[in-house]
Amino acid sequence: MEEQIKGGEGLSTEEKFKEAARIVFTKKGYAATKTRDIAEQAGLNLALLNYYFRSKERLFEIVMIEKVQQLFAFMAPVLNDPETSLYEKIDLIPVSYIDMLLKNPDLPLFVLSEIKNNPGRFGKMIQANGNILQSSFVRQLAEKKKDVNPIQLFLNFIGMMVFPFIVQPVLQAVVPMSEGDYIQLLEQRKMLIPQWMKMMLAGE
Amino acid sequence: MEEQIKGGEGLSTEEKFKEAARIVFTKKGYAATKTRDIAEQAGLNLALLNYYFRSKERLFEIVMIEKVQQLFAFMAPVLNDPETSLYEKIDLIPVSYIDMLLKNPDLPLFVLSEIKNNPGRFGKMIQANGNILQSSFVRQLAEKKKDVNPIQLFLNFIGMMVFPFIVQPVLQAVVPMSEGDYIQLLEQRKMLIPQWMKMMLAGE
DNA sequence: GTCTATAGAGGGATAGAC
DNA sequence: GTCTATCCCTCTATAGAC
Repeated sequence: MEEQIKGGEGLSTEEKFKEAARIVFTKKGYAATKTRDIAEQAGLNLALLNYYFRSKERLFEIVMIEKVQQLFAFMAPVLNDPETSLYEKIDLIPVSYIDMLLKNPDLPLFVLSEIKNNPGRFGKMIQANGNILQSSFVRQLAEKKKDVNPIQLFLNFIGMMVFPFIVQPVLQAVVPMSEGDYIQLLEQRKMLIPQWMKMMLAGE
Repeated sequence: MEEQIKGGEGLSTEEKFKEAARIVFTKKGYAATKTRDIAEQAGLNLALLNYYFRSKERLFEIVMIEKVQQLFAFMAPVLNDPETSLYEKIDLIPVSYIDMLLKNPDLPLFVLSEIKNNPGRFGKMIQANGNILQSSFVRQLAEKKKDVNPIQLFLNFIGMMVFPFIVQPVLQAVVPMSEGDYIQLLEQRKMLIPQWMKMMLAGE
């Protein structure tokens, strides 16, 4: 019975601030973001930001927890599922993960930059997602390819999905590419990454 | 006969500021860097920074030009050399590029973040390195593997070298790893990346 | 060229009316 | 809960003595 479903777009004031903060923080990073930017993006009064969240810092932390979850925990259930085979994981993950990243293209660079600026603080958030070394996926990698450190292959797998988003601005400066071309490139990767991974696992 | 070779460490005052700016900007990014940080890092008076460089913005631009060159132009001569074969390029580049990144681990995340924050401004710097699409390397890729967009393979090649540096803080939070283990991982990649690239080029 | 002192703007946060 | 007004500190940049 609270005010959760009122206001211009059916969002509570608090939720409007959070949504604005997600947009502005993700786009500009913590240091370059002004609380006035967030209030303006939300269409709300600046003083209300402190009323609801007490400080820029605390609002940022709320957003970061969400974003770290989104980036890291998204694929955790699949990686840890002992029921699916290695190849099933390799086939399935790129489709859903690239789709998620297409909807959140700024997410990886934002999260990785902020973690670098404050490793101690956000390192714990990542560890909360369970030990990747003991995940089903990494164990299956080690079993399948005994002569290569599974971390190496894991890095390649994640990197092939994430790296194109990190270099997007550079790629579009270097290679004349429309927005559609870029999306097409990413869509192709959903099929190509599983193929490449299988080649790396089969290689002599 | 100027003062180029004087001062505590044989550097001119101007060069001390530049060196300090390289360190602080690269570590914290433009927005989070304070001119006081740079002056302190340089062991010099703050007012001198403006005397020599007029503004934080202009000092930053000087550093950025260097860093963009370092990240992008470093491999351009090899990529464009029509004398070396595709496989020679694939064998040689990871060794020197990973060595360079080991000496400048913060470089990729710094440059890519700042470009994202200001694509228009720094896009021109990148384009100055010549059209990668017409480079010898990309033409050789297209020739060798006609059924895959060479940009896809180029992205993999660069990503396999650069991505580990971008996720370093995350990797060390997720996987208990000493500094030595991490360097060992990167050293192995010098050999592994050429192998992986050849598998991707050979695959049916 | 190098310093101290300070101007001046920006931005996070709060007081207090409604 | 929401607003206006404003505090106050931080940070960039400059003035002016040496």
